[in-house]
Amino acid sequence: VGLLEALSANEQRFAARVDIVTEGEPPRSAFVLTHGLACRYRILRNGRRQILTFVLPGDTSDLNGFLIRAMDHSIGTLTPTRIATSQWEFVIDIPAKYPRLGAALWWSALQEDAIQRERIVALGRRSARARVAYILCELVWRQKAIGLSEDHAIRLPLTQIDLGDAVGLTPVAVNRALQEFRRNELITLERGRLVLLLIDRLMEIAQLSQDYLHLNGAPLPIRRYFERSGL
Amino acid sequence: VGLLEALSANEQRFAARVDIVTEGEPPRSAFVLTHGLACRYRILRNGRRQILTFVLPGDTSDLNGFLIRAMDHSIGTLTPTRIATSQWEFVIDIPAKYPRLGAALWWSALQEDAIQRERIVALGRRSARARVAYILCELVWRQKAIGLSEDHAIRLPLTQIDLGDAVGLTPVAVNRALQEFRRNELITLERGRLVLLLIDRLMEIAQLSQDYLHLNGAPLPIRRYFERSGL
DNA sequence: CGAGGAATTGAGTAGGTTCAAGGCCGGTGG
DNA sequence: CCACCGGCCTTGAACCTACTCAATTCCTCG
Repeated sequence: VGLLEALSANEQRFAARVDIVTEGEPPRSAFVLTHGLACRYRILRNGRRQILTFVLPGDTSDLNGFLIRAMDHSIGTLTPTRIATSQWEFVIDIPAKYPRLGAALWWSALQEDAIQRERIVALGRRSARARVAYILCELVWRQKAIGLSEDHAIRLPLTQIDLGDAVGLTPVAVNRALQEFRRNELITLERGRLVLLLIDRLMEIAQLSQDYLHLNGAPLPIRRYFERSGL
Repeated sequence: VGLLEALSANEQRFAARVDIVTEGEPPRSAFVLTHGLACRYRILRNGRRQILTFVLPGDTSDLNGFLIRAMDHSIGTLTPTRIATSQWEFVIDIPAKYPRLGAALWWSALQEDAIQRERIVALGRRSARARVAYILCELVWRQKAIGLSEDHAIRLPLTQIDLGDAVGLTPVAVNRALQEFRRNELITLERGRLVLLLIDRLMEIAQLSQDYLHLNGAPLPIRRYFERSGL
């Protein structure tokens, strides 16, 4: 639609385990992640890390960065990643010029909010097992939503350390939870491939409601808007 | 500005400890909280509660509710509260018709995001003491930002249960942290009045950075937009 | 084939939960 | 005006989950 060319023109590539944006610096531009996997995270003084959210293809970032002086967290890649950057002047006009895309972005922001709320609940009130089950469900769910997975199998290029940093656990606790899930044949996880064998059971453990991401009634995922023109 | 009359016209009052919006139901309308204190929360199956965020005067809610089928959390009052409701059709036009107010809302959304991130970090990686120190700082900070407090003293109409539900602790753990702060003369807290005696020390315990809410360089708080016309 | 990070497992510890009891305070009704 | 009542605060003690420390094995990559 013209928009998409503008975006894909400015595509940047990043290696795995590299920072896209660094805490303390002013954000450089808005972007959409088009390929790969990244995460927003923060490093604490004692060296510990907390992963705030995962950034999947189709997710946008810093759309409103022009309002901010300095990032309060970093964004780093987990796998080789591509992003399409775009000027803020451009972003600001989106709702007016491309109402459908604007609505999709609006929606997307809503969904991210919902994810963050769920994370708060998980970290605040759930056991280690529940947290691990939860994060696995989230990842699978989101990948399915953007068409990166049929059935309930996904690529999981995360270490147990990463998973722990996402849900506030040590790798040891994550490992024990995973082992338990394997023993009970709830999941399979080998060489970066995760399969949820008994999702219902896992969601019960995670105490997730069926529709926690408001996925029902969602407009087309943003990614589709790009795919349509072959990006 | 015309806008404000429209809003204040629809003011609703709520008693303390009452739900404004209930999980599972579709949101009714957008609103701004004008007086009082509320919180977004969720009740889990085991009966536990997690408070997601506190809603202070000037905070908005459900601006985009028209996109959602059912709320994934409730909003309840903590003190007697007043809200100014408004139709979504109206909200949608704000950025176009009232750009300055639109910018303020945009900003406000950013800030809420920052608060949520901070919460995630606190719940994921910090000790009980740090979490309690953190939530006290947040509350004081935010009240100061909207002009509800000079110095570092605020009204704190929350029980220790509420505080615990906000930071994922039991009331017992909250109590012990508070006692310790009192012993060390970091705070004073009696009959709903909280005073932070040594903020620097508390922020250090909470591991908060000086500028965690991006309060530097913020445009006028939203509340000011209302106050200007005497709401 | 060697090296380094990740996964796995065990043992001991600690921070927070759970359970429980007593005191305080504010609100209500007589 | 005062007594009663219920919820909150406070504190102690036992328990438990997840952390810490550590050693071994496994994978993957160069």
